[in-house]
Amino acid sequence: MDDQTRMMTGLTGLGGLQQADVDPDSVRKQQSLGQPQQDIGDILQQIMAITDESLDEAQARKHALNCHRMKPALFSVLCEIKEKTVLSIRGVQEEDPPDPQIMRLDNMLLAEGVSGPEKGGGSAAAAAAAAAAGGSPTDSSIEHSDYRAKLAQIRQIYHSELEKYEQACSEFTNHVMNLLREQSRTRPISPKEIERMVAIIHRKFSSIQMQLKQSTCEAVMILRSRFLDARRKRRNFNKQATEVLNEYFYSHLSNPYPSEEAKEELAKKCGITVSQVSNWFGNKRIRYKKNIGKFQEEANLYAVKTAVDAANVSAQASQANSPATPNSGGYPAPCYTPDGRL
DNA sequence: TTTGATGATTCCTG
DNA sequence: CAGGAATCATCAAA
Repeated sequence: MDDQTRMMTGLTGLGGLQQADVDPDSVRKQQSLGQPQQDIGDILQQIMAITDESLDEAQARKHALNCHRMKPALFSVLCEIKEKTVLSIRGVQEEDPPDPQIMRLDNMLLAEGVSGPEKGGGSAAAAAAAAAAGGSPTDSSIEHSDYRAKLAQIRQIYHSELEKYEQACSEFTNHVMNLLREQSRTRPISPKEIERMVAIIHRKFSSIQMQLKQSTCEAVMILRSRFLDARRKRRNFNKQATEVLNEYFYSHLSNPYPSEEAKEELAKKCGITVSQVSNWFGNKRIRYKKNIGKFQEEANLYAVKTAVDAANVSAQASQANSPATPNSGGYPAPCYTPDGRL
């Protein structure tokens, strides 16, 4: 991992025992605390000399230093100095508020049902999408399951990736903490410093997580737009619905403009939306007007059908009035002979 | 694969 | 904003 190496170098830089950490002030401070200057000077000399030695020698000296009676006191002073200089500068912008971007992504993933409880928002979103797409209940249920399957796929990828990231994050954090603990035996590292380092690592990983969330959101958006684009998945209305619409159209040929109430009624009867009814009538009017001859047969069929229906109704009600096709003006009515020809 | 049918969308007009 | 007209995209039969 590239970040890992970068972080590791940052680590040694941050906590490393450098010249700046061992400035003369700290030495003077030690003096003022009443400890022998010679002792401190010796220790510092030894520490600085370690870098010039071979590994074995360094290990031996490290051990010797670890056992030195002055070590705890010196470490605590050095920690204090570090705390007051290097870390206080770095720590200014460390109290980060929750990132609004990541919150937005989280909310979206939750709303789309990618994150959060297993079968919650996802099906709701799919249902909404299916409703918007229209079509018969059977069709929408097919699309519904299709949508859900795809969403579940995205969800699975998202969670497995997230898990991988979290695992990597905790592994790396552990690794760094162990390293720091190990190093804290030879150089002054306060618990606060370790805490900060962990926070830095977590921030790094959360920025990676944000990328994951972002691309997941994009995938969901693409899926939704595909799903909602009705033109891609046009389904013909079922036979019964077309019949109901045609019946209305031809029996109102003089004025084939259903009112809002009539549209709602038709929509309910056909199991489609009001806007689909509007579309259908828009298409039907224009296509009928463009080529009346082509629709002649259909017109005759429905004219006869409605006439028969009306006759039945009136016969049952014993009322011999109200003609079935009130054609007057508006769209040209078909003229037909009893055998169905013009 | 081709082609007509058809539902949806877009743009324009009154 | 509803409706007309043109067009698109898909379905389904040949």
